[in-house]
Amino acid sequence: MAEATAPPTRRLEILSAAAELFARRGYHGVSIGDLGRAVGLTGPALYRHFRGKEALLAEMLLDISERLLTEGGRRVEAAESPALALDALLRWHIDFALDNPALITVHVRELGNVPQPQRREIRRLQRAYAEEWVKVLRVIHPDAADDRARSATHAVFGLLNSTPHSTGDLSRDAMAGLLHAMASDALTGAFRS
Amino acid sequence: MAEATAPPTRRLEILSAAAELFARRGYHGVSIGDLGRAVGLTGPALYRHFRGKEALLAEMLLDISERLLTEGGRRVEAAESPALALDALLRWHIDFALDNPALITVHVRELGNVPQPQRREIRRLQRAYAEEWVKVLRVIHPDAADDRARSATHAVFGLLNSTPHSTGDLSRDAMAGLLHAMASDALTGAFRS
DNA sequence: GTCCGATGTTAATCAACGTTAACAGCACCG
DNA sequence: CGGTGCTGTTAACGTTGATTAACATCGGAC
Repeated sequence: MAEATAPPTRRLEILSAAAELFARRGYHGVSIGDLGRAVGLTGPALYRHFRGKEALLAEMLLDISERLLTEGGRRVEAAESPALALDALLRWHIDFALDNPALITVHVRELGNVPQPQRREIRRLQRAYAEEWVKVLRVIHPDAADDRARSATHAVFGLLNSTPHSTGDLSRDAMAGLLHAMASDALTGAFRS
Repeated sequence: MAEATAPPTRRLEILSAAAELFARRGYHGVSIGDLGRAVGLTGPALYRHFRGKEALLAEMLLDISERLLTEGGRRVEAAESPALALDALLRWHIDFALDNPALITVHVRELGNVPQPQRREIRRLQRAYAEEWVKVLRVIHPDAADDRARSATHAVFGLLNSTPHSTGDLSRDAMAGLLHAMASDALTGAFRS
């Protein structure tokens, strides 16, 4: 019974619904039953697609981390100057955050609920992504300390990732422009002697 | 039995331990038993001090919101110019975040777990605190749109509240200076035509 | 046409957790 | 002293929730 044909997008459909629910109510605030219901199934049906709830979360965070890192790296390599590389990182992160607010929220909040084998891998990817930023910043500001560049990077992440909590007052483009301006200026401020 | 005399600080002791645990593992990731153990008691003992787990969280968030708002308001009133008022808000928020990283984390993440009568009150206080910032920004930048000031404020909160995730590379003072510089510049960038 | 793997369903299992009950010691007040 | 709150403890209760078992359907390969 159920749907005529189960499309191969079922996994993605579940992941997408899960992201939305996890962002809104938190990982532990969402049951397997809720998750199933969100895609028109019963709870246990999810075990046909994922090993369990933790595995689902792990896959979600892993995917986000990989997307951030690989696309970020790609854009840095394609940039023609360090300043443009930084700009590319900024635009990439802003676009991602504005297009996937739920993913960003989960990515920031729920790492602690991923079990250990995969948790480390996700952290590794997150760190590598941050290092992408640090690397560019260090070229632009050669005599700045590493610590400072790293802390500044995390602060900018905090600024950019705050989008989901800003209850959409501005249009998407206005918000993108605002975030870009603020983050750019924050980064120059971070390295003013 | 137990302690010779139960000091009246017991409630505060519990709240403090709870903040630490909630920040690290999330509200649902901490059991009543964990909470008790953290202060050398068993789980059910907590019911001598709080109505329940939700009430404990509610009290914690209520206290944070009130402290942010009243002290923020106080400093704005004491300031001799709008620019100094903004500076005072910045310093106040930075000090609070650096001195209470766990509280900031919980304040940002766990509002959704507070039951409805008190949830609304906390939101009201949070909004009022944000409006304190918006009000000052609107004096400094009279022809900026309200929306923009509000979004900029939330973005700066995101920047400042990111401290807990920045794994203490810098000293407290260096971090305070960095955050101040970045937030200041971000705010001027937010209103550049 | 039949068989099989993929995808669901409902019913059962098992652990964890919030909360309440019943009971005990201690300090302090008359 | 004798009680009376206050603050603990352990044991019991009831719910919720993740996971698994047993069973059904359907579409496509042969």
